Amino acid sequence: MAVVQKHLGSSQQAYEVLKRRILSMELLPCAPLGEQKLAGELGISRTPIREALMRLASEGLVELVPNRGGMVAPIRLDFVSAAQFVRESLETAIAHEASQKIDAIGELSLRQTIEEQKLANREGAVELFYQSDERMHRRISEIAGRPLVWQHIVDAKSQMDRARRLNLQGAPSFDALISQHERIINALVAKDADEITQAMHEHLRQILPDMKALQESNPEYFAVND
Amino acid sequence: MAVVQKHLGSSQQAYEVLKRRILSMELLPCAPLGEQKLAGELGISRTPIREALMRLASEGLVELVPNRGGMVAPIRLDFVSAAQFVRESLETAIAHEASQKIDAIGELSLRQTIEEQKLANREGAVELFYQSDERMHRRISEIAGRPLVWQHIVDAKSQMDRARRLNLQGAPSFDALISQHERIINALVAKDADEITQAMHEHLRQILPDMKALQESNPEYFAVND
DNA sequence: GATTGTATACATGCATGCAATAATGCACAG
DNA sequence: CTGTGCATTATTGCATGCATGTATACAATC
Repeated sequence: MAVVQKHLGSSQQAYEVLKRRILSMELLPCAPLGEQKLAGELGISRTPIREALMRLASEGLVELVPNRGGMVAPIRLDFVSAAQFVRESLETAIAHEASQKIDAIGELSLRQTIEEQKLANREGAVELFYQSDERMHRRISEIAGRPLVWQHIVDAKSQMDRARRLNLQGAPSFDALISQHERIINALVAKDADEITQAMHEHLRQILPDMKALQESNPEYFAVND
Repeated sequence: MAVVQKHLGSSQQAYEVLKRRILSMELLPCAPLGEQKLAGELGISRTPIREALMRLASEGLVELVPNRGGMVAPIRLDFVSAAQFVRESLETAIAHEASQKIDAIGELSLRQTIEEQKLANREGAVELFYQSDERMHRRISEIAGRPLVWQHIVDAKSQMDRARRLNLQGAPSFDALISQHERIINALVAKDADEITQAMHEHLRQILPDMKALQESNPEYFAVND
């Protein structure tokens, strides 16, 4: 949930730093997270670290074993699959609402993100592409008048994001993604309900087939299947 | 005083107790939540209370003001609306999958929940009805093979649940809800995609119209609209 | 009488101490 | 050489102390 606060406490700061490092794969899955060590690195005491770790554990990004401490949660295929289902369901429903409300200004802002992505693609700027991609999807939620629903998507998405980042690093050509984005925007503008569903489906479901290959190339990041 | 189980941490206990009390409206919206007061009531120290409050705050059930402490989050109409959207989108998508996979055993278990609800209705057992309702929806997720997605629904739903509980207390006749449930189950068994969508729509969207009346009869539980 | 400045009281936010628990290393027996 | 039992060690989980920041009450002033 969107929390606005003026002065950032150490606890909040630790939470944000750790979450960013986990999602960016700077802290790799299964990396140990000792309270003492983290407290030393961040220059604060164990208490705010503990609070941050517990929040991250409730989001599924950290696994805590009682009396044994924590580690960055390994990627679980079944969690990723559930997150994908949530994302596709919500974003498809949002897209249908957005198509009913989109105006010229909304369309322009979406077309602009496409230009950003083409630029990032030409220059091989993975991080910029990633951010613009995110911005486009969020913008659609805003156009639909569902900004709060976007937060739910972000929460669900966090499991997928790490796998996605691995994937993007490997294949630095975003042509396919860009044309999928264009298809989505065109469908929105055309208010073509079936085409919206198909376009979102094609775009968001692409992650799943890559997952198996990803697990084989980086098995150390994945949990054993239960 | 809470009975502390040996193998469960105090922090987890505090979280569960507070969450249950908030969702059941035993702790009313806008009730103050002082750390030491709660620590005294639960017979533990402030640290695990703090951890519980922060987790609940990240779920939107508690509002924390820096240096001022916390209170039970007031019900926000825009949050409820977002939660309703999430729930309807996900449960409808789940229902479509469930209709492809349901077998005689699954149907039987759903019909059984209907019987539970009719019984609870006859006896005016609000709590039992509530639990059986929950069980039926969760069962559909299991039939669809999406038990993990149900967790996302539960998370989103928590905002709605308090309002819903207020509502159920006021109108202790569940005839309409039961017939809606029957319509959903029949649509699942018939594998009628349009009817599934319509039935879920009718059932899950019923909450929204009641919200306005609820806010007028209990304004003290709601946040002022931003 | 209303308003503002100040002092007090109180709650939070973080650091640290202490007990309990699980992992680790080592000795010793088989 | 290997497996088991014990002592050691390191880490978590919780309690508590101290500092910071806010609200409140009261008094002084306009």
